[in-house]
Amino acid sequence: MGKAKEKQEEVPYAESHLYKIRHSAAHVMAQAVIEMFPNGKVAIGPPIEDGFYYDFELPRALTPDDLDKIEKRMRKIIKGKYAFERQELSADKAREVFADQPYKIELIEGLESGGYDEYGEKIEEAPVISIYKHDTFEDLCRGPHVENTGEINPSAVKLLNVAGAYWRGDEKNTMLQRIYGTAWESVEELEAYLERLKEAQERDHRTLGRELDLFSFSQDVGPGLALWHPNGGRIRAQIEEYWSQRHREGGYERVYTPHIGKANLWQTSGHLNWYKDGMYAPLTIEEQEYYIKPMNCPFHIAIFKSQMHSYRDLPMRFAEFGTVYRYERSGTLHGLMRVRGFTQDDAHLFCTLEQMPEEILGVLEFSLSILRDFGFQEFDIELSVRDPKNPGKYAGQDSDWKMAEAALISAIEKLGLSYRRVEGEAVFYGPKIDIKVHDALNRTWQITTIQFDFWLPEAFEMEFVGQDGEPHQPYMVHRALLGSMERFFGVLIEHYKGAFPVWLAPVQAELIPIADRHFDYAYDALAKLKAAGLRAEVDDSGDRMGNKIRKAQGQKVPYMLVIGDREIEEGAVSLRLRSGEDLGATSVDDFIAMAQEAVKSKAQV
RNA sequence: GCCGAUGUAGCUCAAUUGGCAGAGCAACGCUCUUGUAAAGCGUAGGUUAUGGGUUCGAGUCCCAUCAUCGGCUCCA
Repeated sequence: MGKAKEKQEEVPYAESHLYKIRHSAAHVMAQAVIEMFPNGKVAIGPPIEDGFYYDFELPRALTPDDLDKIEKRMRKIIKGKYAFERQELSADKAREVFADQPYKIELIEGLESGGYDEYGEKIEEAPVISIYKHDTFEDLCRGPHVENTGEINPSAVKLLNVAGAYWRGDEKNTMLQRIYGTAWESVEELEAYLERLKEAQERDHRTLGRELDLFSFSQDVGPGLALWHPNGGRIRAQIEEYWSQRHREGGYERVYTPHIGKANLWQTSGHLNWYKDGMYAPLTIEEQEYYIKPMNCPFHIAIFKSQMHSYRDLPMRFAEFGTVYRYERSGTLHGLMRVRGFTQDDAHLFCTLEQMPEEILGVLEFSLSILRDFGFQEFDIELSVRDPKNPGKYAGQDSDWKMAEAALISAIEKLGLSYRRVEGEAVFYGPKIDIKVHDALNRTWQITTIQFDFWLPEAFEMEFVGQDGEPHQPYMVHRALLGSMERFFGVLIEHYKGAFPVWLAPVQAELIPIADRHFDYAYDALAKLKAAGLRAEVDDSGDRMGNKIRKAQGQKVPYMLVIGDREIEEGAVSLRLRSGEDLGATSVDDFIAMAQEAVKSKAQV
């Protein structure tokens, strides 16, 4: 993976040969589709990470059978070695060529007048309009392409699935049919990619969640509302315990707040103005309206405001596992990754302007340190700032924004990290840093968010008394470190493929007596393990040893302790790891020491 | 929410053109007392997601609803 990255840095993907192959494969696919549906309309078809797609408007829905046919036809076209011919032409001429292709006409208008590209993004100056033609298919396209279709490896192309996609990604527009495909230089690369997809599927937290009995959803309870089972609960309790300890050490105070609050609170906070779509309908209690909380901040602010504060009290750091409920559209729910009720490991920092840089540095360092303990080593850091073209849509003073951005950058740089600056991605109330982690398959997941807030301190008229005896407004930072417990758990499951490190494993050791006469010894050993703080159980089912091992392997238990006549005679247990390694006889005490060390060091196994 | 697909036992899946809902695993019971990834035999388990409709007859065809899956949009 590291190598691939280096290679990418040498030649940017958009200029690589593979990019051209995929772009060309998209054209070939479009030709095959249009041959099948001569009146079909084509939209756009770019290369993407690992493949390509093309969007169509067709008279009927495509079936998997259609994909097979299209794929077969593509191979024939490829073998025809048709040259890709580029031609530049005027907008008027282009309109003639694509007279019966409304989406292309719209693209041409964009290119000509406003200077918008096919993704609807503004481009500086109106570009030259070009078309690429191969065999019978011609497409409005800036290229580049391979010389001829023969450069595409027909055995390294595969169509994957059909999906709906809005024209230009806007839900007000027509829904088109998108065909996703993948293309590589060699069959081996294609197979490796398909293997990667399979690997991702095997790690799917929804499947593992059922197999390991971690969590479920119930039709009776409702969609997007997760039920944590005892095994998932054990892991979560472990995470929360560790988190609590780190936060105590890190100078956070633990707070607890209710799940609902009066309408007025949400009016003041601004949520009813700009977050109403994400909130559930109000409850009426004694003629007062209450809302279920979509965020915890107003409550933490209420705690802050419950008394006068001196500058000497600052910084103050309030942390809470705050359970929030947000309306998510039904089609967006996805296992634990996207739910309607979730618990944020939320915290709010209140401080003076002078304290701000140190607070930011502290919270960033703190976050990375905790994420590393969960086995994440690589991070993408994104700095989201204002859209310079649209300064009107943000709260706060210009100077605040500059100060905040400088504080964020300085913290990132002090830690020697690289980051990506994203304009226009800031929340309206302030800039933010997001941390994405890379998992075991090198996929990235948004986890941590650290957000400045210039709005709430003002909206709630927060104050502290400064050294000068005058009231001042504190600065405020929101931060969710693990993000949501649900999503974080989902990511952990996929990262570890369900094989949690010893400190998190729901069952750390499975005691496996070979025959009934070994049960009592096993129960004695179990008592010792439990007394030592380990999570263990005895498999006293009627199964044979082989099946007991198989079951424990399936549950991904890190240690299996086999007990038979020999072990009892030696006062030992026979230690098997879930890797399959047989470490042989070990005394119970030695095993306890070893397991405790693995827990303490959070050993990644 | 939108486009498309799917929904049969706890799980994985069968069931010919519309013609008696079935298997493996899991569960439970009995026998065996076992040496590093599946012992044998037996028992039980279902209003085929839900509600309507067509039909002599519906798991199968039609309509609606719900949920899930692949995407789009949105996001912790």
